[in-house]
Amino acid sequence: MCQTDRYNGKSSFEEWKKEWAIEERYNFKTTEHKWQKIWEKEKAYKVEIDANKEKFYALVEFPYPSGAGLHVGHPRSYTALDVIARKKRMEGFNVLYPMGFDAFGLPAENYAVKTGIHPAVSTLKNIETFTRQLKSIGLSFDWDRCFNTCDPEYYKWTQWMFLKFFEKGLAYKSKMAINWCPSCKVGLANEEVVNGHCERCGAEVIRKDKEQWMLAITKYADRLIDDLDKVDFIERVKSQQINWIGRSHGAELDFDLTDNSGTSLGKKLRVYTTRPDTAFGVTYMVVAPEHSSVAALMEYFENRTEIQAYIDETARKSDLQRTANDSKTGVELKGIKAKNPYNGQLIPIFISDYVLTGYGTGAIMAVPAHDQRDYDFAKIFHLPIIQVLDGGDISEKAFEGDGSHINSGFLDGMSKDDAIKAAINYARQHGFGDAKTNYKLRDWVFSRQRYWGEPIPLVYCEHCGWQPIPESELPLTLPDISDFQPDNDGSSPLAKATDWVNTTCPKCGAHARRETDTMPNWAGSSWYFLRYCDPHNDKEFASKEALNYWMNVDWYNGGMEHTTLHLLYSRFWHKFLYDCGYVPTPEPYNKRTSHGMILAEDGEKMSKSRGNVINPDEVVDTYGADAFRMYEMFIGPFEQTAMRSDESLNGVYRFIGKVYALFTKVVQKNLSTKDLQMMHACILEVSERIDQMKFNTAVSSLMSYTNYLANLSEIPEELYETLLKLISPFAPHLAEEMWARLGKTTLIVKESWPRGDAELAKENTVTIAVQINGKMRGTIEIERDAAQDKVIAAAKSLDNVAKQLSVAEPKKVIVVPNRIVNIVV
RNA sequence: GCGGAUAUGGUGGAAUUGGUAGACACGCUGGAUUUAGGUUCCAGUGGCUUUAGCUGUAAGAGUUCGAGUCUCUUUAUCCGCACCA
Repeated sequence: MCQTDRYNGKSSFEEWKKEWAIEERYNFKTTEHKWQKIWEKEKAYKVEIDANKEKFYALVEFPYPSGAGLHVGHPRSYTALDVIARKKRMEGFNVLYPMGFDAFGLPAENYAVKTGIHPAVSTLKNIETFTRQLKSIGLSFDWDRCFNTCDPEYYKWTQWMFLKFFEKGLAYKSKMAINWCPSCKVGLANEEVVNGHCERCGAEVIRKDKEQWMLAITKYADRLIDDLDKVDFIERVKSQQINWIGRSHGAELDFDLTDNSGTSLGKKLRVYTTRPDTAFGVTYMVVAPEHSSVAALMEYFENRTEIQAYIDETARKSDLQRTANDSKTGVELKGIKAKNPYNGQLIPIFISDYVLTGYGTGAIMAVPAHDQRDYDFAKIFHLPIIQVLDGGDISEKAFEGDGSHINSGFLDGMSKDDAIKAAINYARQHGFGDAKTNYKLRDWVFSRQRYWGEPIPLVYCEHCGWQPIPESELPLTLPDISDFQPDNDGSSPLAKATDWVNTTCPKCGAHARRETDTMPNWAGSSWYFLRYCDPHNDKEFASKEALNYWMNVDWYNGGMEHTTLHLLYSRFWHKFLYDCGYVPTPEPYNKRTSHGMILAEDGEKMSKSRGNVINPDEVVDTYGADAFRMYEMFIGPFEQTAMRSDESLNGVYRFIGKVYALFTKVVQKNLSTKDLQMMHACILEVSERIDQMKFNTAVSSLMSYTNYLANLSEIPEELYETLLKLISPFAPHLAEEMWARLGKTTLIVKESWPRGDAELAKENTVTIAVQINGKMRGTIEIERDAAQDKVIAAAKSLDNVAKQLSVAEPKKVIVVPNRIVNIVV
């Protein structure tokens, strides 16, 4: 290491000493800047595969480099895993802690539409800002592994993987009603629609029929649920994913269609139900207005005009209007009936928009006695309500609880589970149905009508259909265009680049057109953690060796908002690669945690429109990176929402100044028993609390320990060294500086983590609380692990206790060693 | 409605997992240093009350020698999903 860097430009330690002898306060600005430069020069955080060392892969979600710069939310997550990464590094692990940029996306494109500045230009500029900001916080990323997803060297592999999906038939084009944002002029995945509004711009989402590329994530639905057992994800992430996938077990049953007299039309209506056991309570059926059999059966209906009017009305409604509807509407399909296959009863059929076309079969059997929605509908249309489960009172509302079956023929007397089995068996034996599992999860809409995304590497040939471009032609780079405005008709801006669009078919050589839709911004982030393992590889997305060594991600932290988006998508993507044999493990992340949001001081969400956004640069500038880092960790429990406050920022700022000031009292001196005890207790506490992500209490341990040191007239060097090591994950600049001032020539970030000794951490004397009937009456000081009768004797000799015992006989004495004596009288 | 969480001083939050509630910090009060403000340092700080005591962890009940912690009931707040049959 170049010594003049360490010594603030001075040639020797002695020279430098003169400089800091006159400083009273900690100059965080020059100090932090100095060490950031030294770390960078020394490549202090660079990692390579090392078969002799155990690896640890810590990952945080890489940011989208928006024009606004780093948000205060980012550092909370990044610092947390930085603390963990730094500690693991000091514990001897080979730590991979990488950072990159998720650089494709709508904001850059919208900005381009507004200003004419090419997304590639603004994105690179933003990446520069982000990089500078991230470095200013002193995060220990291995910057040599940094990449961004809009780099052709990267998206070459995103395209390559898409071709694999295509090859295996998991990428398919389908014309379907998709979520369309009229403001962004782009199709959205279900996961991107929030309460009927576009997740990004807030405009109301409408339905639009479009040809879209889809990825068959539903094929992985079961494994995406079941494999959650193999990983250590926090509960709310697991349950949210399970909820989103929405697996339900039930049955599909066919109901014969008849005319009014009961003569079969030779057609069937299939329903999905989770409760086939309630079939004897079915009093009518409902099909979604868009259901294909409604149009197909039109000739049989007596009230066609009325039916058509309802269908048209439904089509005009957005999803939001449809679900906002409190009271149920619908129209009976007059002229036909359905025959209940369980009891032969003829029942009416309705269309109603409370039945969704996209779930199950788009048709239901209604059991108004035991389903509130059916009950509401039945009341409005004066339909019979037949109770088939014993219990409850159905005069006011549906009974949705459990009860044994009544009015149910062969199911009478059975419990729920038995009756479901029996009902399905009956359907199977009589050939009108079978068990069926359904999911709320839909396939992933993978096309976007945008410019700033990965081009989909397929061409359409009149003769050969959709053809993949040869792998040798990857990456298929984005053409340079100047008009980024999407069309109202829903075609991508890329359609205007006619030179690029027109090409030849790789199979037959005839004229062909390229796909002009691009991939969604979730594409690049679906596998980026694999690329970090081997980011400069131009032969493969990552070598087998690198993947075998580094994967899995040991600890992944990120926002809850990505639970049903990025996290689900990337697990799916990874499983697909696993099935193809490209990655060694079926799940990418061993452990997933999630940080709480940071709210503004008024408890509101921080947002540009509210004008309460805080720029991390300002905080770093006023308080320094270390104070900012420690503040982010001290603000509250990591997984909970926290409120920003300048006061507590002041608190940690003072703390850092205190640690700095202690330096003048450091001397060469042996440790007292008390010193040893305090030191080891602190080591144990901080170590344990970092591992458990209890960063706020880890910091308070450091503060308590520092207070102990502050009360000593002379501080033995070992105590101070230990403090520096323990504080280094939180405040690496300060730790590095003081380490150097102790005359050390190594980097503290490469030092080893102190080992705590639980025996030494124990105090020699303990304070034991003395209670009478569970009420505190005083405390006694006694040596640790003292004999029971000695403790009891000491307790009884307390004035307060003796007074009470003079009037009452002790019935029982409970002694908890080193903790409490409770005398029951 | 379903799923997940949370509830402790003026504030953010601790509590070795059933054993001295309020660690650590912020704020506040008083004092010292300072020309003053800020900084820094010392003391105090849950409530009520006369030293001694009583009371206190959203509300109510229960288990226990002992409950912030366990069980049941209720309430409030936050987050996610939501006509998913």
